[in-house]
Amino acid sequence: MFETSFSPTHAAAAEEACLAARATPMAQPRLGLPQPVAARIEQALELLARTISPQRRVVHEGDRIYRAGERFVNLYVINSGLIKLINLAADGREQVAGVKFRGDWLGLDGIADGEFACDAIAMDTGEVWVLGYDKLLKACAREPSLMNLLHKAMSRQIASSRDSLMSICTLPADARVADFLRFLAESLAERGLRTDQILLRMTRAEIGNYLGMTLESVSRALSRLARDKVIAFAGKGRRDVQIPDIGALSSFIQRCLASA
Amino acid sequence: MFETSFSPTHAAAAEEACLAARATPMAQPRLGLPQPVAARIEQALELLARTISPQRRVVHEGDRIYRAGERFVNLYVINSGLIKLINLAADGREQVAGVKFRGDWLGLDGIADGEFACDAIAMDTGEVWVLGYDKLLKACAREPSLMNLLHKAMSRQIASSRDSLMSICTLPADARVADFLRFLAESLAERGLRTDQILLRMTRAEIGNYLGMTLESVSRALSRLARDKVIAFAGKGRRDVQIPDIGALSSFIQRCLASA
DNA sequence: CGTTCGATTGAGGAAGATCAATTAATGTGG
DNA sequence: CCACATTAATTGATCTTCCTCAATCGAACG
Repeated sequence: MFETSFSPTHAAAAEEACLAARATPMAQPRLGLPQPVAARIEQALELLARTISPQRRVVHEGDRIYRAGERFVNLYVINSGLIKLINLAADGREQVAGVKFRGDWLGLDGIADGEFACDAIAMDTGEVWVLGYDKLLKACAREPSLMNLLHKAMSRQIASSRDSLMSICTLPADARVADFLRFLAESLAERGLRTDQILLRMTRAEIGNYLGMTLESVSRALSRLARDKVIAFAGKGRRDVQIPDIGALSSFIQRCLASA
Repeated sequence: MFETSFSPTHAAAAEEACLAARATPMAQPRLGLPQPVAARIEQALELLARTISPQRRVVHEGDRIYRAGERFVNLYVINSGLIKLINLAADGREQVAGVKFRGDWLGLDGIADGEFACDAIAMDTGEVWVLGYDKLLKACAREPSLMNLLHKAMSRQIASSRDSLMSICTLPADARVADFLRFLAESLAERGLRTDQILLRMTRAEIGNYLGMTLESVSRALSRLARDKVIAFAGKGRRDVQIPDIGALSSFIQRCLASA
């Protein structure tokens, strides 16, 4: 139970773990839910741009948007790219605590204590919008819909981290990996990106760390998923994953639960 | 960089798993941190009482403050008693997702989608304050410190659920149980309650569900903790736990990590 | 072209789950 | 208040899952 695994909070992990081909903007609704979520994200970004014209910051793979312990001044909203959160314990343990996508907020954990609780690291080239917290609050006072946006973002993070916890606590290893892929694919679909082929931007070790298992267990789970034709590997490396049918991932998870 | 470790979230688990003897109000600082946290909680409740004189609702063991799927209208703040949160998955899996204490907010997960994502159940007789969300927002507009309170409450939940995830993902079973007790004792200490003897208000099955292990594993972990004199059982049942030294729990956890 | 890093796969072992039996505590009805 | 039923907890014996260790392979990089 302790490995270099990475366990996904589906909502959060999906959003960040994988980076779909950034090309392929907004085709058709592919899942069933993409439309409303996509619209929500677009409206949110549009509102932010209009009401507080935030500073834009381009980030590259490996850049730290902020670090644990750093003084909290700004919140961040992802416009593009994938960001992972790394949580540090006092005794040195560290864990990937989430993956974030376009439209997600970063740094909300810093409000309480005035300093950030984890590192936020770009997995990709992308752009984050920098929102001074004070300035944001002033804007919220003028524009209630902005306040509503902020509250919903926080609320969503609270709810989705509970879902992650439940996946990790109640699913066997294979199902956790499948659920992680499902989360990833769903997050991408919600943002109008293609989900039939996605590029994992995390190593097996990171995925395992996130999911509470070893890298070997992640590898074996992926091999089994491929053997069962639930996923397929594209390209040469084993980082391009094809997911012909997201529903098949859910079936796989249920099969794992049933056989236990 | 990432290892296969998984660590439990101390903060969240402690808040709910155990119930200290409610008698023994506010003696002395016992840990080192209680004072500031206790003061923060008192000030928060005082501010709420003064600015929006919330409706007060007495709850008894087993009462549901709200249920998953119910329409979100109110937020709740615990004045006394212990509340557990139960998360439900679509396929029927359920999990204890948290334990909440005096000063904690409930229902924040409902803001995003307009309905609650889990059940909140009293483990104890207690009192919750009911805050109409709309009314609260209006009061926040008049009183910025109230808004600050709300934001910090949400932020704290985000940060502490990450810590919980880490505990569960990076600690072996025995250490998870120890960490849970530590969380519990610390939460009680922060609220000025005695921590040398606490009454668990959850069954072994509930604790195990919360920590991602079986009830037998919880039982064995507690037995080992007692054999190592880190805890002791008082009274007849095995639900009264004495914790002479909270530091010994941390040492125990480190010992578990070292031996692996 | 060799080095390095990530991934895969196998073999063996350990942590924890499962199954099962026993004991203790709580509650019920007589 | 006592038999009885019920639920919770403990403990042991086994079995499964997953971790650990190790070897191999492929890709990427200098």
